[in-house]
Formats: sequence, C-alpha cells, structure tokens
Amino acid sequence: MKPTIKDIAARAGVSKTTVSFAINNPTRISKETCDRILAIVDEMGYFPNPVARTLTTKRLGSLGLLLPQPLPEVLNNPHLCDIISGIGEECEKRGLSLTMLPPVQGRIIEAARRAFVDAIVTIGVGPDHEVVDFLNSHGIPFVTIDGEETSSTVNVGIPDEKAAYDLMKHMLSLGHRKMAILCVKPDTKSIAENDHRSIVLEKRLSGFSRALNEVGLNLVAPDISLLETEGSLVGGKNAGEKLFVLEPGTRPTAIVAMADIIALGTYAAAREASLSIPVDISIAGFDDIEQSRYYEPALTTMHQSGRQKGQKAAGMAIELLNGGHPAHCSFPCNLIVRASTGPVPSRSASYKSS
Amino acid sequence: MKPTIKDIAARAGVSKTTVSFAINNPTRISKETCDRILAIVDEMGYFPNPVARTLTTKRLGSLGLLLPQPLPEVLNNPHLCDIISGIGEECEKRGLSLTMLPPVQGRIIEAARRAFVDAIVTIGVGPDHEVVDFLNSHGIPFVTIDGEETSSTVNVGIPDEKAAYDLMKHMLSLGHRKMAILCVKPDTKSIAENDHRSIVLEKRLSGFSRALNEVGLNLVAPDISLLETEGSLVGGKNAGEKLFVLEPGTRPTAIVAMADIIALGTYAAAREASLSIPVDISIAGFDDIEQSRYYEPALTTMHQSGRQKGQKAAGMAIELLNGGHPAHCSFPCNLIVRASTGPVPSRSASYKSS
DNA sequence: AGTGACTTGTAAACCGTTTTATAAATCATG
DNA sequence: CATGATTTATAAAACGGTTTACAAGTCACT
Repeated sequence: MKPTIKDIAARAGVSKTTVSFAINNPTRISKETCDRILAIVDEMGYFPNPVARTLTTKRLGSLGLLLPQPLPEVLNNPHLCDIISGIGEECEKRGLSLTMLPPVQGRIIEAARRAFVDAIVTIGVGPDHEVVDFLNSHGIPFVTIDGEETSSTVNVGIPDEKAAYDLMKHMLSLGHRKMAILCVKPDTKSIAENDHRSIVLEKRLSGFSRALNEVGLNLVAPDISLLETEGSLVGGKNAGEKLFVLEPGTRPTAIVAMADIIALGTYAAAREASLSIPVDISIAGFDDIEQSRYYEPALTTMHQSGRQKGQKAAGMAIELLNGGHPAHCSFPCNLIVRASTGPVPSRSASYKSS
Repeated sequence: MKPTIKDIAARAGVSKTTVSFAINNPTRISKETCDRILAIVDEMGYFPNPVARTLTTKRLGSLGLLLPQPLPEVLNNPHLCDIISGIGEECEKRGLSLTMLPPVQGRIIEAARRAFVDAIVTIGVGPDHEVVDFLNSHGIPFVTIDGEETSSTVNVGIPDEKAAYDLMKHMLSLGHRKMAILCVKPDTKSIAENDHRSIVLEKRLSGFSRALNEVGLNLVAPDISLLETEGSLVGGKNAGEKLFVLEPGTRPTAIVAMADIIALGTYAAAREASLSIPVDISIAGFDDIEQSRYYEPALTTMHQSGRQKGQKAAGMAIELLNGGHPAHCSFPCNLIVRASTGPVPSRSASYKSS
C-alpha cells in the first residue's frame, strides 16, 4: 500500500539508514546515492510516516487548538474564526497542520489528554484552569489567548480592562445612563471547569465599572442590566427582543455587547420593534469583525485583531517548542466610532433636565 | 517525565503485555491483577502514548479535512464554516479530533500527502482531481463534498443544476432580463490543479442556462454578465461597485451570487450607490447562511444545509473506515424567497412594452 | 492418572522511523 | 607503503506501544 522506508531501501538496494539520511541529512552520504534514492522516493511517492518519525524525533508537525466550546459554536463566532485564521496562517507558513480540539465530554482537559500535537494554543483558559497544570506537568508547550499573564502561562491578549473602560466612556459621554450589557453565556459544561469567558469578562466588567463609577453609577445600579446571551446572532436577537418590549422610560437607551456578533443580532430585534439605531437606541460591540462595517448602520465597536492574536500565539507556541522563551504579548486596541451610537434620546435624558 | 508502559510494568511487577491488556483488554487477565495495575496507572497518571499506539493499531483517532483554500479564506465563508461545523459535530460524537488540511504550497495533494489521519473529507474536489487518485491508490478512505457522484468517489451534495434552474426561474418570473451572475473566483493556485469550485459552478451554470434558454436567452447573451469575485463580503462589494456605476439602462436589474456572503457584500455597494433593494436592484444568493435573515432586506436565497452535508460526509467517511459502503448522498434544497428580490423596475422592463 | 479445555501471564516480534556505533573503503601524507 | 583521517554505508538499538504465539498452571471429566 503506502510505501515504507523499507520498500525504498529495497528498491534502491541500500539500507534503511541510507534512505533516512538521503531525506534528512543529505550531506551524510554521497551525492550520487542521495540523488538516486531521492529519485526513487519521488517515483514511488514515498513520504515518511509522521507517526513513526515522531516516536524518535518527538516532533509531529501539528499544532493543537484547544477550543473552549464545541466546534459549531466556535465557528459561529467570527472573532474566534479570525483567531483561528491567524493560527492557521502561521501553521501554513511553518508547514504544520492544525488540529481542532473541542472539549471532550464537555471537558477541555480530556481534549488535551488525547491531543496528538507538538504544541498547543488555548483560547480563554485562565491560569487556574486544570488544563494548565496538566500541560505544564507533561511538558507540553502551550500559549494562552485571552487568558492571564502569569508565570505559569504565556499569554496573548489585549488590555481588556482599558478597552471596556474606553467603550463605556464613549457611551456615557453620549449621555446614556440606562444601559444593557450583553455577556456571552458560558455553556454549563464549561462553567464546571472555569469557563473561558470569565477571564475576559471579568476584566471588561471591571473596566465598565471604573467608567460607571466616575459618573456615580455601578454595575449593580438599577439602570444597568447585565444579560447573558448566546454568543451568536440569535443570542443577540433574543436579548434585544427582551429589552425592546420595555416601556420607553425604563428601556435602556444603549446596548453594549461583548461581541459584535451579538450586537448585530440585536439589530434584527430593533427593526422588529421599529426602533431606529442610533436615534432610539445606541448599540456597540467588541471585536470589530468584518461584518460590522457592512450592516446598516455600521457598528461602533472596540477594534481588536483576532488574526493578529492567532498568528502571534501560534508563533510563540512554536518558539516555545524550539526552546525559546517568548514574553507575554498584549496588542493595542482602539475604539471605532461608527453610526450605531448617538446621543441619548432627549425624552429619556432625565439627567439633562436636572 | 511522562511515565511509559515500561514504568507501570516495572512498578506492578508484571510484563508490558499485561499492562497493555489491563488497559485494552481487561477480560484477558485476572480481575485482581487488572485492578492492581489500573490503580498504579491512575496513581502515576499514565496515559498510553497515542503516537506509539497508532503505529500498531493504525488508528489515529483523527479525521482530516482537505480544504480547497487557505484557512483564512475558508473561515471567511460561512457556508464552509457550516460544513466544518457539521463535520466537527460528527467527530465529537465519535470521539475523533479534526485536522484541518489547507493546501500546501498551493497544492491540495501535498496536504493529503502529509496528512496523518484515519479518513478524509474533501470539499469541492472532482473525480478528475489528482488527489482522488492519490487517496484511492493509497487506500485512504475519503468522502467528497460538492464533488461528483462517480464510481471512484463517494459524494455528498445537493442537486446544484436544479437549484440554479429554480433560482433563475424565480428571477425571470419577476421580469428580470438584464442580470449579473457573481461567481467565486478560484485562486490561481487552485486553478492549476482543477479548482474545486468548478464542479459546482459548472452544474449551476448549466442550470442557469436551461432556465435562460426557456425565455430565449443564454449565458453569453449581452445582457447577462458573468463576473468573478472573491468569495467574501469584500468580493461582493467590489463586484457591486463595478456594476452600479453603469447607466440605469444598461445596468443589470438583478444580481445572482453563487454564495450568500457575496450577495450580502453587494448590499454595501448598493447603499453607497443609493440604490434601493429590491426596488432598483434585486439580489439573490446561494446557501441560506444565518446572516442572510439578519440583513435588511432579508436575502432571497437557495437554501442548503452545510451542517447537514458536513455531518453526513463525516459519518460516511467513518463508515468507509469501518469497512462499510455508503452510497452517494444528495440533500434536497429549496428556494427561500425573502425581501431582496422584486419585480423588475418598470422603466427597465422593455420586454413589457412589446 | 491422563486428557483436553480454560485461565493467566509472558517473551518476542512488530509497527516505521531516527540515531548511534561501527565497519569498510578511500584518500592524503610523511 | 604503512598510517591516520575522512567518506560512505550499514547493522542494531531505540522510541512506546500492541499483538501473536506459546508456556505454565487450573480445572473438570473420564
């Protein structure tokens, strides 16, 4: 069937060793022999079995991506797709393949256990997660994306606290005081093992909180509502539907979603409720995914590049694998103000009349 | 570091074989010995090295997905994401991991060569593609998605010819006679080895052609323009910008895109050109991705379920692996008429005045 | 007691590579 | 023309498992 090194050796009338050298260490043998063998290799379409090779070299040629959720949910989230794109790009450049490792039986660590890769990138895994211990104790090089910068992990992320602060400042400066914050709902299984989102979520909430405090509000104020939604268009739409049935007086005048995809989902709900964006309701998101520019009105959002995060993380994982010691990396992010946020509707602007 | 089977054997005072049996074939040895060994396994945190195990069992526990394009392009295409979701779902159910195999040096066959997986799913690979020969001759079980139903491949798809016919009929019944058809541009490298899109594209074009013929038109008629675009939002936007600068008399009154994502990209161009959908221009797509319902106006499209195609294909690949003989599978698809298509603008409806 | 059938455990071969140690052949040099 | 250095090729060990074939011990039954 698939030719092995033995077949090549037999065909060339040499030993397995010689064939191995021809492929991995050409200077070790004479040019003629090498060329002759390589020709046969080519002719028979031989390719060294990576598994067998791994047994001795300890290199498999594959990078693993430990996903926080099942694949369908991940692929529904454009920002996560961007991250994967970045990782994929880097892998391609280095000739590695990329293995997706979604939770097994709802547990990330089980996925890590059966992972069949040289190095790992995780998304949203904090330093206290059991999988961190596992990877460290087994000496598997790994880099976390959207985790924390500690001594037991190497992380790639953005300054989420500041990002959230800036975004909230923007909303407040427009006069909004009644707001809904849409968070990604961790699926139950993930919760059990320290949901990935909680890391980023906490940082952002503390950023929001800081901005709110400056105007005498806080996250538990009656006018600030925190909603959990699925991280998808439908999730956003459902959340929007719940909010938009409220009376104009009690209804939030602004929505801040933890992901653009959620924010865009609320557009559909707003349309159904005949609310105009941004006249009746202001909406903002996080991530700045491509679509956000295409929707009408274009979405105000906190820009970050998933692609960049992915690339960097993959590069760092490979660096670790090669014995390097990459440092934590935090990419800048900036607020992109587009057409979906505007001043608070005058009627709701009770603070103005004071 | 990581304990091996030898360590366990030594600690338990038995042979490697016995340990192996304790793990894989417990009935083969006495219950007591088995329990004793398993206790030690647990205590030492032993986990059989999957690489070594594979060498003899020939099962890797991983399914490979041979992608037609680099990962970033694939992940930008929601329909492809849906397919991957479906495959992922099935993999998860069976406890397999999923390895992404984008073209290596622009060649799909190179990706297949270094693939180390139990079975493969391809997207858009036709029976004449070199990789089909490769996989068949190496005895690697594989299933094609959006390929062709031949004896050398097992395929999962939809009746693309009929789908295209139905969609075109819809446009024609609305009175449209000047039309632009937006096709996915195969990236140059893929062309070199028989671009994947060509399979589906050809079927669809022949479906369009059949419908056009019924009203005395054809694909090369002056009023029918065929454009190649990138399979993304930007691709659609760019194409739209080219079309919308044309004079109202020569400008197409309808756009049919080979993918929803392209169709949605033209929305932005239409908005910039102050054209109203569907009053000034009708737009339709293929796939019925989730977003298509969320854009305003909601997109008329030919529904198909990528998720379903992916699930089925993965299931069939595994069936092949287990010695089964799954049959070709063609899923039904149906036209979803939404708000983006309407009657041809009266001024352009020259055929009416005849 | 002898026979055949199970149990239970093991030694050795094997999977497809790389790597190490070694042998044989060639070459340059005093 | 020995001698040591350098090339070139190889046999054998290793990697960490599984599987095959076999041996020893039990057991039941004639």
